[in-house]
Amino acid sequence: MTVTIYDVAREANVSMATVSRVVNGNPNVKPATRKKVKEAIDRLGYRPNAVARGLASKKTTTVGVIIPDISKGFYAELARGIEDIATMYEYNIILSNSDQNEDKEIRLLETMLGKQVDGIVLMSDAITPALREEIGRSSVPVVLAGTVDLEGRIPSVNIDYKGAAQEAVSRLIGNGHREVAFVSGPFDTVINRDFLLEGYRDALREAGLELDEGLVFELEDSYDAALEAWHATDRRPTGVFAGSDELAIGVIHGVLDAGLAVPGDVEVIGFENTKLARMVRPRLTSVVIPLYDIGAVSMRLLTKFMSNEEIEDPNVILPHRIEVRESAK
Amino acid sequence: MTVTIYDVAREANVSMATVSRVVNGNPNVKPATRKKVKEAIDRLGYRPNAVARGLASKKTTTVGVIIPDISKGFYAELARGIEDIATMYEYNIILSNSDQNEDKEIRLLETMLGKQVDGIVLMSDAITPALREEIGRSSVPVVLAGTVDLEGRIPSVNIDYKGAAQEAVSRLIGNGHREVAFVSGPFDTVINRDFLLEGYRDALREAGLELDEGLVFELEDSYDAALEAWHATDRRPTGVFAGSDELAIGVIHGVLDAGLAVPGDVEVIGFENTKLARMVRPRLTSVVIPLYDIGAVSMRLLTKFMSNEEIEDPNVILPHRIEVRESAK
DNA sequence: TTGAAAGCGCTAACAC
DNA sequence: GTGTTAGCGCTTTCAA
Repeated sequence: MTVTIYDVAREANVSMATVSRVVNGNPNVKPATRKKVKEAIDRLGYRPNAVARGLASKKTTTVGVIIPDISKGFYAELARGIEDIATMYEYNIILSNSDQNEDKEIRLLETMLGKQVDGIVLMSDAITPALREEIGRSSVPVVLAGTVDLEGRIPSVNIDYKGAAQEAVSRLIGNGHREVAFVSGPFDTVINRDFLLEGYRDALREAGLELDEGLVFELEDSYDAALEAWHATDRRPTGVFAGSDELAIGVIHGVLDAGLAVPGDVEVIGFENTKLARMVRPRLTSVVIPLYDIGAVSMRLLTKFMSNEEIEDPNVILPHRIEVRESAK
Repeated sequence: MTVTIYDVAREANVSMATVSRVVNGNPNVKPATRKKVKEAIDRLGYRPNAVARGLASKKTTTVGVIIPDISKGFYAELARGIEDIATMYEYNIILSNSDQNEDKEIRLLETMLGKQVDGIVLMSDAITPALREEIGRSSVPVVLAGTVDLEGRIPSVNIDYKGAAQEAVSRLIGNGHREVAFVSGPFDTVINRDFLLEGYRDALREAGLELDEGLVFELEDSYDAALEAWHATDRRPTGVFAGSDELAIGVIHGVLDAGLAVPGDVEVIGFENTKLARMVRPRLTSVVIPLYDIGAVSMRLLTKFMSNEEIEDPNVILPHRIEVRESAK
């Protein structure tokens, strides 16, 4: 039924070791025999069995990718970066959604290790102690992509979220706004609570402004949540820094619904710079997070670990910037 | 170093066959020995090696997923449906991007088959003869998700794209429009050329309207392309059916830029009903494609093939509908 | 209910 | 340059 290396060996009158050599591009084969073997391979339609190879060599050339939700644009973009570099280094990817569920994350790690992946890229909102411990037990390297481990012991690729938030808020303050709101996704996400919120705080402090709790909105990270929150509150900040583009757009539409103008009455800055940002009117000013690059660099970092290359710095910080469009100058 | 089934056998004073039985839930094991083995497994921290298992059993419990571009919302949503059902049936997924490149698609099929996947879900814009042949040679089942094979020989899950387009266009005509444009993505995509365009044609014919080539716009499938096309043309249709939400929103903004109103002067219907549709003003009326369900059902179909269950119909058509919002009544 | 033994298809010494 | 020979860690008859 299936053609094995042994069939090829017989067909070409060589040993299976020789066939293995030509399949793996080992130079220690006489050109003539190489040709003979290649012909036999073509004639028989032989295709190496990667599972057998994996068992014998203890390498599967596949890496695990654990992602909160591939249907979210944020993660899909990261995943694309990861996959491209994986392909470049001839790895395949086993992709699973964790839904931010710690149990599921741990279970996925387990099954991926069981499948003998050569490494793992993990995306998560928060590295809990249990998860950290599980990662520590892993027999293969693990790299975090767009994910912060507060203890900083796991290799990772990120941007300076806090600095980015601070810049955005400072920009708003610099434009003359004294009442600047922070519209955030859930604070059980490390990036929201420990970085964006802190960046917001720092910017206020730097400007000598008091933190006004009433201007901090912790919402579900969705357009509707922001829209409704704006309708529900009677606070009227003139500057808004949102923790995501979706939130920002919700705010903009809330403002417009209230008969106010953006950026005339309220300036809004988003976070992520999805393609959405260009597809709303007024166009959204937003902090650019290089998601594709974060994915790509994290995969590259993982390949270095997997082939024992030297690592300069296991915690990479990529640059960010603010793309200024119409919703805020 | 790594704990094997053999280590567990010794630890529990049984044979490896017995360990294998308890690991695989085989009922032919005395409860007492089962307990003994389980304890040994815990004590040693044994984790079955899926690669060895795959080699011995010829089943890997992983399926391949070939997708044009995971960073596109359309496909990311499909992928989520696929993955959820795969997880439900305890399969893992090897995910790769093909960029709609025939060579890459064929190469990916090859490497996935080499990795001994138990089945494959394929998404593509067009099943070319070479691709069809490669699929035919596959030793494992292949299911198309959101992808049409014009020869209809490959199992697939879709909606009635043509019927959906026809309904959308008829709706516009029914609203009194005599000049209805079709703003489409590239016609090298089967769905665009053979279904949406045909549905558009049928709707016109049904209404006794002449097809006006000048009202058919074949564009890159992007917001910018639609926006620019609208700026560039001097045609002023009062109804527009777009082949995607992005194109539809581009059209809407083009219309607004021209000082006209939506839906007052121009009515627009999109296709796909992404979350974008609710996040623009006016909100977009759009044909609902149940992407998640298409993914889920295609994976379910694949599991049936993989376990030799009976298949009622290998070509599934899921229902669609039009979600009416503000851009068209 | 349990064990012994033969592979699954390949890689990787090691010898020649 | 090429062949021989052990495994890799597991499943799966077949016997007992």
